[in-house]
Amino acid sequence: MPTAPFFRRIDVAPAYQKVADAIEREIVNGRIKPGEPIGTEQELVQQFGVNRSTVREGIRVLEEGGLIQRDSSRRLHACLPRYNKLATRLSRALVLHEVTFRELFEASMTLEAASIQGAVERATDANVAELADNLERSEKVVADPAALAELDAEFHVLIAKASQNRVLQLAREPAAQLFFPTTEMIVGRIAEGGARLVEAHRHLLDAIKRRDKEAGALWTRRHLQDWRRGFEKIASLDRSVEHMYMEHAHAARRR
Amino acid sequence: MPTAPFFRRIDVAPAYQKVADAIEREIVNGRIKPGEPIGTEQELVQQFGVNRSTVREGIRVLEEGGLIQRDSSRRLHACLPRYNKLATRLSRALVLHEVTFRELFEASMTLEAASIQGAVERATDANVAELADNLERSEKVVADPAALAELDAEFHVLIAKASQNRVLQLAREPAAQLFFPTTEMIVGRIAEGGARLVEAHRHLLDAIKRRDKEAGALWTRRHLQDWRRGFEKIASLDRSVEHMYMEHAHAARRR
DNA sequence: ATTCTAGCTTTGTCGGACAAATCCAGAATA
DNA sequence: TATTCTGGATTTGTCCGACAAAGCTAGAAT
Repeated sequence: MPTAPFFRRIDVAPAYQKVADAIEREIVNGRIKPGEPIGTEQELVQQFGVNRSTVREGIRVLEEGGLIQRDSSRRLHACLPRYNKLATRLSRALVLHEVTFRELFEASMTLEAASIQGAVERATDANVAELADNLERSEKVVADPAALAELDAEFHVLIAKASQNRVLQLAREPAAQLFFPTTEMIVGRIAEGGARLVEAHRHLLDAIKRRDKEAGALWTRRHLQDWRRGFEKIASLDRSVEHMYMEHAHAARRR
Repeated sequence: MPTAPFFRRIDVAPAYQKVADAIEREIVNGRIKPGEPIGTEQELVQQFGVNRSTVREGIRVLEEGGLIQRDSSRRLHACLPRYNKLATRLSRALVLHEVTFRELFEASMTLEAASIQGAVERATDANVAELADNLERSEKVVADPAALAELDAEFHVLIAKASQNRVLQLAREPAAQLFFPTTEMIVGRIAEGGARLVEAHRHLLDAIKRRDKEAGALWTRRHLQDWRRGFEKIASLDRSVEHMYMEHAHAARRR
């Protein structure tokens, strides 16, 4: 017969985890504001009463989580996690789960449509200017798939930004990171691919300027359908996202 | 006059980062499959030729990134990053960026609608069964806001799962993690809140069974509008997501 | 006032150490 | 023979101390 349960489970989290949690709590609760210094490793050693190796393991956890960063002089600061850094983690997860382009396409269709919708409603003059600038640069490289693909990705990031909805901005990022690298391949394979892409962007910007939801939705659909048609010339939508995209994400993270 | 650039930039990433990158590459490239052991710290020390402290810092990075895990016996294994663990990171980021409930609501509206859409098109019998089970349990706790809120969150996760779209599943999670904790408060404050919630779920499940897109879209809107009305009785939609939600996410992560 | 320099600090890495938990294989037992 | 026990070997989590390289700082030199 088991004894009555006098004791509750005791916390046996390793020390480095407790260090990480403690610092995380201070940051998330706002007691340490983004940008503020965390202190040197030596100080943390003294405050927590653990060894420096232990502190350092805790620091790595927070660093990877994007909550703290080292500045130019390697000192620790709290910081706002950057979306695209986090999104890279997610993209990696999607790759490992071997999601298909069909899933990617469907999700992106929804997310991009919502972004445009938001942009049409709430884009500021500054947003429009950024988009216009991007469009102008795109027009100059219509014939250069690599450059155009990069600008295309940027264009859609700017649209998400113009939606003024950071949740949407974050939600679309992982899919976009996997989605847009294909653009380069596709633009080259479809007749007038570059021109069609730029034209779609032009209409999207125009829709935003005129706050015309209909046009925004229409050209989003067309733009993505173009992608889809192009993609299907290369491969089946049911192909899973390939490992090569990780190379891409990898390279991007280093920058 | 500067000399001709004979040399390219040399890589000065710290050793622990190189260790992490090296292991990550093997996993992402598929040379180490999820579930397979990574080896002991000692083995890694020998393979990389660095100190154990260095290896351990690298391990922390990968652990936090969700790429490796320790099993019950604390041995290291590669693993598929779990969505809700990653999503917790994102939720935390959203909190720190002080996103508003309006952003959360708008994004969720889009994402939940897309999930239902997908579920209506592609839900399997197993999905339907899970949803039916959830509904049944929900009906038993209509009067218990806390229990109902939890089941509501689960219901929507199940719907996303039924959409068979993992990108969508992942994209909706961060917003959902912040969105659904409010349900508990709201259900209590709106007349017949619990009953309305369960009714909406019933109609959603029904729409999925009948593969009726219209009904699915309609009841998603109603369901979320109910949330919105309830929320606005408590606070403005322009309130930023509060720090208290982190407590929630925090507690959940421990489980 | 500006530049230089020599120390002080901090980080990244290393080697070694030890207790606690876990694993494993051979011994003892039913 | 199958199961349980047990003691040693591994492995992890933590600690201590050390050192080179890079960054910072304050006083010296110009």
